[in-house]
Amino acid sequence: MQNNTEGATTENTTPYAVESVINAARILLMLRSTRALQVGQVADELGVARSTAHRLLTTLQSQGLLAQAAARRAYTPGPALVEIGASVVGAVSLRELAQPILERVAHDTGETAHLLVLHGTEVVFVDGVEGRHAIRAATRVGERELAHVSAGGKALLAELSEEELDRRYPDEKLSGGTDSAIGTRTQLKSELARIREDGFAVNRSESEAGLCAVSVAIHDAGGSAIGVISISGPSMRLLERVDELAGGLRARVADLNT
Amino acid sequence: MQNNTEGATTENTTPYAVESVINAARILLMLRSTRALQVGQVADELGVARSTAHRLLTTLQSQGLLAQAAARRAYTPGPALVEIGASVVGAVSLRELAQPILERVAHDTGETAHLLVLHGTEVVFVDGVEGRHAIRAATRVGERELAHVSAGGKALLAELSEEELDRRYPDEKLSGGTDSAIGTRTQLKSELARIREDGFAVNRSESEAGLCAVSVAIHDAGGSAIGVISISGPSMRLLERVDELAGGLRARVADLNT
DNA sequence: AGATATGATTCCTTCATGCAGAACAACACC
DNA sequence: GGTGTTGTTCTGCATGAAGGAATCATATCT
Repeated sequence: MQNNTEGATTENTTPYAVESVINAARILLMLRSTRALQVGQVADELGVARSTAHRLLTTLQSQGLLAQAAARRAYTPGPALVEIGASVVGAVSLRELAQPILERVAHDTGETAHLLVLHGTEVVFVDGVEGRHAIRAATRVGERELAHVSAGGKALLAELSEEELDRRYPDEKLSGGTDSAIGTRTQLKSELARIREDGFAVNRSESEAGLCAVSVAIHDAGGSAIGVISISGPSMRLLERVDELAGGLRARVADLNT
Repeated sequence: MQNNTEGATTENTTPYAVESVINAARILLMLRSTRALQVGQVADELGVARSTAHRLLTTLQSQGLLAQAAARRAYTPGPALVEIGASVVGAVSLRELAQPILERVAHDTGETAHLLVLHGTEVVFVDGVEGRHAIRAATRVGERELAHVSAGGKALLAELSEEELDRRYPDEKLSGGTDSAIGTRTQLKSELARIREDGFAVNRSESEAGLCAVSVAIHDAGGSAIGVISISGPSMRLLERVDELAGGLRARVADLNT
C-alpha cells in the first residue's frame, strides 16, 4: 500500500505511519546535507507552520538529538546524535578497518582495490590500493562516481529499501555512464535484486568503456551496509575472472564482517 | 517549566513538546547501546502498547532511519541513519584530525596529551602522546574514566543540555574518584557552568591523587562537541601552569575548530 | 532616538491524528 | 495437533498535534 504525498515526496509502505514522526525524521535527514537548521527553513522543507517546525525542533533538542548554541540561533546536531552516529558508524573508522583487506585483495588479485561509501546517488572513493599490472585502474581516492553505473554503488544501492531507493531515484529515466549503463529505474531494481541474490555486484563497462569492477558490501555488527570493497581493472583481464574475484572478495569481506 | 514524567524519565524544558516525537527520539537513543531493536523491547522501554511501538518503528524505517533485515526481524540502524551519523561525526575521523594537535601539544608543554570522547557518564581515551618528563602521566588509550572526576569528561559534560545532564545523572549523589572529586550533581552543575565560562576544564587530583589535567573541547563545524584534548601530568608541575596550559590548548584547539 | 524587517518563540483553540485494544499472522516448541 | 511468544494490521475515540495570532528579540536603517 503506497501512500504518495505530493508536497512531501515521502513514500512509505505502512498505512499507519505517524505523520509527526515522519516530519521529525525528515528534520534529521536534513542534517545529511547541512549542519545548521533554521526554523523557517525547516518549515519550508516540511511544508508546515513555523510554530510546528519550532515545536519539532525543540522536541528533538530536548532529547539531545539537536542542540542550539544560544537562544534564537540555528539548531545543530546534538550530543546524543553524535553518540548515536559514532555508535552506528563504529568506533574504529571504516578506513582503518578496511585498509588491511584492501592491501590483501590488491595483492592477491593483482588488481586495484577500493573502499567506497554511498552518498545520495553517488559513491565516494574513500581509500584505494593499486594493482601491480602496468595497465590497471588508477586509485581515485576522494573522487565520486554515479552509484547506478558502478559496481560499488550498485552493491550499496542493493541494500536500500524500496522506499529509500524510490526517494533517491524519483525519475524512471537514469542518465550517466556509458551506453552499457543502466538507463531506467526498473532496470536498476531488477539488477539490484540480482545483486542481492548473488551477494556481489559487477560493473561491465558501465561507468567507463573497458573498465570492469566487482564489489561486495561491508556490513557492521547490526547488518547495516556501511561501505563496499571493490576490485577494478581492464575488462580484458577481469571479465573472465568475475566469479573467481567475487568469491575471493566475499570471503575477505566475510572475515571483516565478523 | 519542567515536566517530569515518572514512567518515562524524560524531562524537557518546552511545554509544547510533541510526545510522539519524543518517543521516536527515544527509540533512536536506544541505538546508543544496542544495535537491534525488538518491538516488545521498545514497547517496554517507552511504556506504550506494542502496536504503538511497531508503528513508530515502521515509521522510522520508512524514512530510512531504521532497517529490518527481513519481515518479523529486529530493527537495526538504517542507511539514512548511517549517513547522518557519518555526516555528523565527520568524514575524516576525529583521531586523524586530532593527531597532529596531540603531537604538538605534547611537544610544546612537555606533558602527556590525550584525545577523549564522551560515552554515557564515562570518557574513553581514544589516542595519546606521552610527554618527555621521566615522571609523567601514562597514555591510557582504550581505557575509560568517570566523566565527572576528569577534566576531559567535565569539559564534555559542560556541552550537554541540562535535560541531558539530568538524564545521565538521575541521582544527586555522585560516587567515584578521590576525596577531592565532585560528590553531588549540584556541585557538578556549578562546576560545569564555570567551565563553560572559562572555556576549559581542570582536574585537580579528582580522578587520582597527585594528577592534574587541563582540557578543552573540540567542536565540529556546526558547533557540536565531538571530543576533547587533555593535557595531564603531576600536580606539582601542572597546578602552577593551569592558566598557561589552558590558554595554549585553547589556541591549538581553535586552529582545529576552523 | 524610533521605525521596520526578520526570524524565533509562546499560547490557545480545534479537529484530525496518535494511541491502545483486539484480532490476526507467523513462527518455535512440545 | 496445541500452546506460547512476538510481530503486524485495523479501527474508533479522545487527546494531542497543527496552525494562526500574538509576542519577543535582534539587527539595520533613518
